[in-house]
Amino acid sequence: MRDTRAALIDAAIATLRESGFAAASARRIAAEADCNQALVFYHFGSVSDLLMAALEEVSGRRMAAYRELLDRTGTLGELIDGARTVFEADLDSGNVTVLAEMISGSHSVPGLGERVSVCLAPWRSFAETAVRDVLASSPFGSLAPAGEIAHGVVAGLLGLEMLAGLDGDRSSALALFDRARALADVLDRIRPLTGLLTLAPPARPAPPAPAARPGALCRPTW
Amino acid sequence: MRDTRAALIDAAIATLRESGFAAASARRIAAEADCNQALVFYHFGSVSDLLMAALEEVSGRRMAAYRELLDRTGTLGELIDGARTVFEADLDSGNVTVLAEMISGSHSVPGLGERVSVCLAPWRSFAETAVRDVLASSPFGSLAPAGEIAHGVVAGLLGLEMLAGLDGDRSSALALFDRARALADVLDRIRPLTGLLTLAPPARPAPPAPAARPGALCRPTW
DNA sequence: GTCTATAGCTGGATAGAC
DNA sequence: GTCTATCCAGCTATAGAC
Repeated sequence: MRDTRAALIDAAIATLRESGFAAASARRIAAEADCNQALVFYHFGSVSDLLMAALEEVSGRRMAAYRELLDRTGTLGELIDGARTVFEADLDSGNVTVLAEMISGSHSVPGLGERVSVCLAPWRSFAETAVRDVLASSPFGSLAPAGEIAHGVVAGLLGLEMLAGLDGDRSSALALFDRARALADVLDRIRPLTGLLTLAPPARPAPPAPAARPGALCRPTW
Repeated sequence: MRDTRAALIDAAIATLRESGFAAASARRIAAEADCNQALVFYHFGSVSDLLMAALEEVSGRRMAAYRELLDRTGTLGELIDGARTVFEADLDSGNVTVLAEMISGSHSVPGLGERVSVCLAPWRSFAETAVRDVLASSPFGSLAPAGEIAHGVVAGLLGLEMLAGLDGDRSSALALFDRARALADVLDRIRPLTGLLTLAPPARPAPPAPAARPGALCRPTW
């Protein structure tokens, strides 16, 4: 029955979100889904496979929702507003908690890391598209390739959500979004200065530089 | 014996780093430390308490190493170089992996979240000090309070390290640091334009704004 | 497709010898 | 402080009735 599969996936998502990877056992998930423990293995083969299915489901839900947002981002400021909306919605729904649990949980199950990594690709390419759109219509396109910035955006959202999930305080993160919004408004206003902002592209700029005590910065003792 | 305590803490760190929270059982840690499983409970009372001791140990090691770095950060560029050094050293040592495992693992153990949160405070205040030093000697001090930026820095490092740990690719993150370094060099050069960059401080700037379809951005359907 | 029952294992935690 | 031995709970996974 298709209902049972779906119920198990929903229960897996709920369990990952509320109790974490370490507590996401077949028994606990089945209880959450009000069905028998053996059905986990009948429908998915193993607990890990069920958890991966849950992650893919979450990934799909996010993609659908994000694509709506993508249509609306024109300026840098709008992109940041979009990111803020995404951030809050993800916190409410627990989607990123599920991702974070799977990322760190994948250290405990051989081979799971690669599968999670594959599942993350659409999120990155979504962010990349959004960033590229904004860069194209702004004078800051030369700052960095969209792929690099997108990696930073995904990492930043992940980190912010983990911290917010830890102590329940989302205001620190929201304040950052508001600052970024204000900064973006300024940047959108100083386009004429573009020439100043063309940077030499890749490659490490210089050796560790201000070597007062040479080598001291290179290999710390921890 | 003090040696056993230390050995167990080291083994707990190694286990968290290599096999994750879900696999960090008393038996496995004791095996890693070449000692008896019952000693975990004799010395620490419970597995969670041992894991917390491990996190505190890691936290302490990082503080010591970071404080050295702090003495050397003067300009924005130097701060970013410092962050880059920290990032690589943490990846090599696995320190942030331990933190990430404990953050997500804390969802599985009642009360653990608060303890991890407390343990995170020094990291944030370290970042805040570093940021404040740089802001004070730059024209961008008015962009945002150091505490807000520090929160973003900690979140960014956490997210970047989780992604790097997932697929073993640290080059995406390093490229970002190099971009940031180049940007910082430019910013250090355009101090005269300071006036342009004074922003209205707190408070959300405006309602969701470009409401082509009003309300569509506010409550996505996932 | 769903259930019960169970094998076989690993987990946290304790008691008690040394 | 360290070890052995042990209790019992919970886990994955499978076999087999329905």
